[in-house]
Amino acid sequence: MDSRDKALYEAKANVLKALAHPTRLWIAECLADGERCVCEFADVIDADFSTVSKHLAVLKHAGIIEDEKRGKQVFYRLKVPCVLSFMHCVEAVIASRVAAESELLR
Amino acid sequence: MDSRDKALYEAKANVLKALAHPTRLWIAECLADGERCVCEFADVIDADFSTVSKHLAVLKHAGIIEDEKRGKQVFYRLKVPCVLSFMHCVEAVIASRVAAESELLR
DNA sequence: GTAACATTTGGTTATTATGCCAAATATTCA
DNA sequence: TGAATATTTGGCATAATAACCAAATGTTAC
Repeated sequence: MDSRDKALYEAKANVLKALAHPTRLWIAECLADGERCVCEFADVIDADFSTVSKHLAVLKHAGIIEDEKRGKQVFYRLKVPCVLSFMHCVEAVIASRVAAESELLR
Repeated sequence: MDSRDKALYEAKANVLKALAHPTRLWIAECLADGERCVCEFADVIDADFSTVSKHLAVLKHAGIIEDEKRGKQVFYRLKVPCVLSFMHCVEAVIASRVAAESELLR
């Protein structure tokens, strides 16, 4: 593996890392339905505003979402919607794990 | 968001987290071509055997890969191959980021 | 049984991520 | 201008990860 490959795997892993947090994943899925104002998140997410803001920054820095300021509010939307296309597969992983566990308990 | 939803987002994030490391992502993509012996990884990955082993354990624990011992060797294979189906999208995220950056430099 | 081999596990340390608080910034409206 | 609102930033404490080394485990061959 040369250094170019290495850099590519690091870049890909970083995109995944941005999504690999419950709150950020929720945000991303939420944005799949359309853009949202930051204020709309804070109500649902049980965390400080600053925490939510930092999660948004991580997703933005990864290139997954983009923001637009309109008046006092900031709206976010998915920049690359396909990032969620594989979630049904992630759910399949979980389902397979659950199935294996219940098999053990049988 | 109730506690059941919360648990689901945590579970999904954990699957992503398992993939969100350059070495583990490389391993997963490598296994997409078919099963591999641990010994085959160690040659390519520039890291201690124990490090590789721990990465494999993370992927296994997440339910993404499974192992089988045959003789002295242990073989791993993808348990849920679709986990890599979205990698072209992750690459799209990177491409979009690169495009934006080169736009800035224009 | 002992040696050799393949892999995993335990322990330690360094790095990174997370979440809260307080303070800063930007925007609107009076 | 000054108050009110919306969001971000900086700082700090704590928790989670990652990598290495050494030691343990399991397997085959002598």
